[in-house]
Amino acid sequence: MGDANDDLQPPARLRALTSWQASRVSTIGARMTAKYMPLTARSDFAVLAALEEYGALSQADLGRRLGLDRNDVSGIVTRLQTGGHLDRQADPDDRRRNLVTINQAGRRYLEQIQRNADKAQAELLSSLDEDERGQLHALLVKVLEGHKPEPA
Amino acid sequence: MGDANDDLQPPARLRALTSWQASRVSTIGARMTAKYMPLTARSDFAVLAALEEYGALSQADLGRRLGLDRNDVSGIVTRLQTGGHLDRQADPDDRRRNLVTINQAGRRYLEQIQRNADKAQAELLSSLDEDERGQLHALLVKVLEGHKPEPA
DNA sequence: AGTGTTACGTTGGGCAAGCCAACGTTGGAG
DNA sequence: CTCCAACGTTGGCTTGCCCAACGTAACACT
Repeated sequence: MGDANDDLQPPARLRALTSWQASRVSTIGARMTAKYMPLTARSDFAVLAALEEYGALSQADLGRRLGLDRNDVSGIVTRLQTGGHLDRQADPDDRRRNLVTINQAGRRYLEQIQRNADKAQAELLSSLDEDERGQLHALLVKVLEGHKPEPA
Repeated sequence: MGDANDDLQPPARLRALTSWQASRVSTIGARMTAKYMPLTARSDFAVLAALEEYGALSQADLGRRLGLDRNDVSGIVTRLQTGGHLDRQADPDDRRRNLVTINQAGRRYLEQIQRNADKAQAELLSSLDEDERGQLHALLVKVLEGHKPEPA
């Protein structure tokens, strides 16, 4: 009978913090994600999506686009290269740079992650209707526009 | 002239993921927070706010309210106890439980964190007006209502 | 020319958060 | 009395974010 006891609310001071709410939404999103794929697929997705949309990029540019540190980009790109999802070559015009390019296997992998991410997203936002999802998206975009995408 | 070059946008696939947006907002919030206090103050704030609003709680109840694992609660409570911000005693009615209570120093500490959190919050949401902040808050609440606050 | 500055990629490490597994203790239900 | 569930604790793993240092390469300056 009474399983209606599950109404434990977080304290009001916490509920009032947008930063805490965002963090909560983020980790719940991570949980949904983990149901469909390993968590590392999230960084893979970010990098591959950038390469697919913008073409060949240096690792530093990748970091700037995605808000990631250079060292973290280095690790992700190495993982993706090991998995055969992208190509890395020295830039002939500037030999300091690594030109990173997505390849065919990478595109397939990207589409696969996209499908799983869509499923996770649907679960995360299940309590919102279409209009509300759009509003939430627009508001988050606006918050992020107020801050440089840079790492640190 | 053109310093307008700072318009590096993240890829559309990423911008479309609410989970990624929330994560981004969360870490930017963490950066704002770090300008005013050590990051650990965030967990302190959560625990103290719960104790202040709901009175004496067991650590397990704290975890359920806040969406934290028991082991993490254990560490936070120990830290707060060491700092003299709360009292921990065995529950006489159920000696498995630790009854945790906020004390006077804890309340002062809580108010101090609250002030800093408000400053960080203002910076985080600087690009939204009052109406928009309210809408964003309401939408995030609605998303979270669709998911149990429990840890995992 | 040579010099200094800057950007790049790499490595290593620290820290916070979330999660899982195990243990001993205690309470309650059968 | 026995079995099961909840509690608190410890230890460990992973991701994400961040800082510092190194060697290489491009660039500016004089």
